[in-house]
Amino acid sequence: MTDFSIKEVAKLAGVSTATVSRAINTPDKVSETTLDKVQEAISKTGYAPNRLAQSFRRGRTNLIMVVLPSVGDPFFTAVMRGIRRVAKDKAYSVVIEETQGNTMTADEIGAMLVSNQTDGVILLASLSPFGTEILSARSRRRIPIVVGCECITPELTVLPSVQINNVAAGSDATQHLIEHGHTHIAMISGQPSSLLTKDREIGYRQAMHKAQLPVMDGWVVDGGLSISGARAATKQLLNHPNRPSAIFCANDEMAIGCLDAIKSAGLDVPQDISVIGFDDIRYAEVTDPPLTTIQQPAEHIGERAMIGLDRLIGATDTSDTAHEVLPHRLVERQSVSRR
Amino acid sequence: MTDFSIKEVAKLAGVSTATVSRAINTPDKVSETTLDKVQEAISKTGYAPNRLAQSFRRGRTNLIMVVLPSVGDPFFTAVMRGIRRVAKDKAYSVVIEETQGNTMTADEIGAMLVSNQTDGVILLASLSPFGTEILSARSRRRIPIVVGCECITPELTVLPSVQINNVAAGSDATQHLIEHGHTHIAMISGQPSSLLTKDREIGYRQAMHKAQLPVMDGWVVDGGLSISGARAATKQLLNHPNRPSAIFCANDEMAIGCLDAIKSAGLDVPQDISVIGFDDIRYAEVTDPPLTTIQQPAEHIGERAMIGLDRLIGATDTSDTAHEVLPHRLVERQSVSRR
DNA sequence: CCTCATTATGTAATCGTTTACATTGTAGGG
DNA sequence: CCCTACAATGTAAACGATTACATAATGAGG
Repeated sequence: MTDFSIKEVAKLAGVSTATVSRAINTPDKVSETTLDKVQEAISKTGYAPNRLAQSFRRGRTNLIMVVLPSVGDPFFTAVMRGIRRVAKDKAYSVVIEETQGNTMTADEIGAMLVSNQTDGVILLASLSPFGTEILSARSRRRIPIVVGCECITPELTVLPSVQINNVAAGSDATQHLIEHGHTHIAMISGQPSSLLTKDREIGYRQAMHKAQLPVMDGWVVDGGLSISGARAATKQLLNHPNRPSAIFCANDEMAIGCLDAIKSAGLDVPQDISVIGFDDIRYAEVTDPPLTTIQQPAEHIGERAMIGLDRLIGATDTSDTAHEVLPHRLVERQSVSRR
Repeated sequence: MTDFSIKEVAKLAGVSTATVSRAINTPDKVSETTLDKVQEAISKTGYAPNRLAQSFRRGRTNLIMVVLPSVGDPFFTAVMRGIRRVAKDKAYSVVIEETQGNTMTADEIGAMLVSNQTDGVILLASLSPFGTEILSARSRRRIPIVVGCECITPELTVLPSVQINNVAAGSDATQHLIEHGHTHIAMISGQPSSLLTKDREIGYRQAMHKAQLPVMDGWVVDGGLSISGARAATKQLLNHPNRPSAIFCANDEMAIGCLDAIKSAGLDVPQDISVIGFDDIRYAEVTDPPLTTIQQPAEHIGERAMIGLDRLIGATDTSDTAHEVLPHRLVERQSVSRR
């Protein structure tokens, strides 16, 4: 009925609280007989240690925070799966904070970090404007932070990270279109604040440049990382005086909107327009047509990030700044055709 | 650099720790002048209260847990958005636990609940086998629990809940197909453990019965709540000696797999086979063809559940057992045709 | 039988905040 | 000018677990 504390258990077992604590945490330091008594008292009371007290005393919550743009995006869902797998293994719980939709201000993030509710943080979102805030918070409390998927700002390369090479991947996607004979290639990118799509955009421009193809004005449009945003962006591209014959979308979510807008305009993919996406979310193989895209090892990114964070939490110095780069790969389906 | 505690601040401000605490939590009980002194000391040190200590002392974490099958499902993502909105408003953080993929055992759930790391729980998943476990945990620690989307077991109607009427909704979906002249109507359901899909199945059977239509052996198949599972299920249905002309999928995720399998078989939706889904996830309008489906007020469910939970947490008695039923509605797109 | 090492247990301090209670100071009413 | 009420502050006891240190008990070696 009521809550039991270690004291009640101790009294019931006829030992001190210290012994109960030891029986639970370091059983080998307790004699067989007392262990039995304590065990019995525990099961009789249904006692469970008060985690709040434990956390307080030990200075650890076994809680980590992950900051990401939107949990709705299947790509992040996949990353989260990787994070969770190792988190569970190492007995962490995970709290998620979303940045999209203005839900967190710089102050709030800083406050959360500083007030050490969590043992560490995995950043999967662009926080460029908050860069300094975060770093100062980190230095104040020595908060373990790992960056995944996105280098926050150039200054923040101080933080260890796990990601693919977005520039190279963007270049690969573009290259694939070029190899299929396309010369009029447009791109639907993300908001300027989304650094990782900007990196992909750089890769796109590099590939175009290398192939001596022009990037016309109005060929790079902001799709806002959403289906509806990409739909609007696609409409713009279709009305462009130099209409592209291929579109590189900075993520699959936007590619879905792009496919939809092209079909709505009465055009065919890939006959009239080729589309290539990015991420290889699980819906990519069931779009119409199935989407050619760049596959990121999403779960693996999550796993590595969490492993790195755990190491950081365990370590005494948090000055590790390893940058892990995982491989990406192009998966060909049916949304790109030869021109 | 180092961490400051309330003591340092107190010393710097020349007051007692009690006054500092009051200055922070109940400023109106502190004189202007001391308030200023404390403020200055705080900003000078960069002091932030230790949340662990606060939680411990106040017996509250301002953390809630939500248990759901899979964060990947866009429907739950939408529910989560609603939960988050009000959680943020009321200053809770949210930790998510997934049940799919065998990640949590009954013991683990019970342990988590009992060890009061969180102030309360929103259950969005079937936990039928764990019903008693949860209830006993709840009674031991008086853990506030709200059920959303799914009545766990009949016994658990003790808990307050927020959901739609799944039986009626399943019936409505089926009715819609019947009204379009279909008589051979099959259903792709979820695992037996998924009670909410079972409710929808009951609704389906009721509607068929009411229209005096037979439900042939093999017309109700388990799609495992996944795209791939639904693909396999659909193949079975297509090979059925009495091939259905319409399929009711217990959720949109499975409807996506179903559409894909039908197209792979060289058939057309809705010419050859009509498909209706359930949930109205955000991809439902960009499938090929756009999916007719039952819309659940997902965000609203989340909001109401979180509001209810907050009230429960604030309340002294947790015996509230209100059952809220929110409205669903059929949204017609293009995956159902007249027969 | 004594001594010393070793093991098992108890005692009590500690973590950082909050808060009941005690104390001091101040103002207003008589 | 005294008394009372109230506001502002301080003192110190919680909260529940962990753990350094002290103590007691046991066994081995001489």
